[in-house]
Amino acid sequence: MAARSFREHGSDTSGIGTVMKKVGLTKGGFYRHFKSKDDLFVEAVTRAFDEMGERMVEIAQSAPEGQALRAIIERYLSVAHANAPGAGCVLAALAPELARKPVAVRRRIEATLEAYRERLLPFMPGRTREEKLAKIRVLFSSMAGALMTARITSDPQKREQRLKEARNFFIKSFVEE
Amino acid sequence: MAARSFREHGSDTSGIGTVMKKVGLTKGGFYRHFKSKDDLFVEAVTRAFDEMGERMVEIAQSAPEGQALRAIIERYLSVAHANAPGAGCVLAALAPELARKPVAVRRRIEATLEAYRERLLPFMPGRTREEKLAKIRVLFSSMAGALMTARITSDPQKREQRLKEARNFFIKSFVEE
DNA sequence: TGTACATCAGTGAACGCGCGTTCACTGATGTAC
DNA sequence: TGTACATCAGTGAACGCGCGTTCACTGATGTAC
Repeated sequence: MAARSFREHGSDTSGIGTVMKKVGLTKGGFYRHFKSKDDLFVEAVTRAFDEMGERMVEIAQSAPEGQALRAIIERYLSVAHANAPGAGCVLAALAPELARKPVAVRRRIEATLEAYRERLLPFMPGRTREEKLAKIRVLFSSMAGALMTARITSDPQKREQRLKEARNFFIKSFVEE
Repeated sequence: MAARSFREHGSDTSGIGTVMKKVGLTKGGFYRHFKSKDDLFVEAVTRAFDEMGERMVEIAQSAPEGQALRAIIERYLSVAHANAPGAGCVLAALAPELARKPVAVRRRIEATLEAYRERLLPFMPGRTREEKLAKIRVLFSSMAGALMTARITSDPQKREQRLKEARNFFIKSFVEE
């Protein structure tokens, strides 16, 4: 609930009052559940990464033999994902805001990010664990950039075009290596 | 001035009052110069892209023969750039916020982005103009994602490591093709 | 050269508003005897 | 089974604060004659 609101409007524009109202409560009750707004932020981000990880694993597992990574890339850079930031990747919706958070907050988010990458490990090519992890880091941070930029493009046809360019590039670079 | 503040703190957290104070004026005078905060935002973003474009062209031109693109990538994904968001790439500092702006605002920003890409055209490989443009789009949006993600990483050594991974990947993909 | 007037950048107070956080409280629930 | 008490999620009003925007105003500057 909060996770969706943060991704859609940014964390500074999603007030505690609004979030609590959506849940059906008044804002005074908020501090029974969270220590601060940043605390809620971290929990929301963590939950969103968990859900995203789950969805990605499902997509990979239901793809034809040897097509897992391709399926992940195609889904990540799909028009559907670009048009639904509130239900999509946290990195693509909030990365610069994450970078501006205090170190204590960032560290908790880093841990979440690492858990997320861990889940995707089995679907990456590479000989060693470290090699796979490095590829995940580059692939997912880069795809997030491509997705964000496509979201700026207002014309739907151009947006789809930009996503397609990106899909082609990442599939060529990571799948058909 | 405003451009720096937006990139450092986000546009929602940089108030007109603060920005005007830095310029040495009171906030009341703001509306002699801009129609609204979004108007300032667009102008600041435009200026920041112009400066960034200029710097990139300089780097490319002062690089050894045939090393222009490599020099651009290395500078973009440098530790210095990662540690100075206020003076760096707008895309890497504000992309999700740009995507959330109303269409009218976004369109003006898109025009600025296109002018920026135009300046970098001469340094891209590719046979046709359209081929070069497509490469710029993918390269710069992806690098922005990699840079943003590196900025989340709190440990300086890890951050440098992430940037290095990204530099290697983009140089391999776009320079040594 | 001197005066009258128009322009307009900048001031500072005010507007209504929503923010994150605190706190004394209510009232339903569960536990102890 | 019935009573007394503790717990604690949730309420609603209040706190100080900064926001974007408006507006009547000041006062320096430039232009016209």
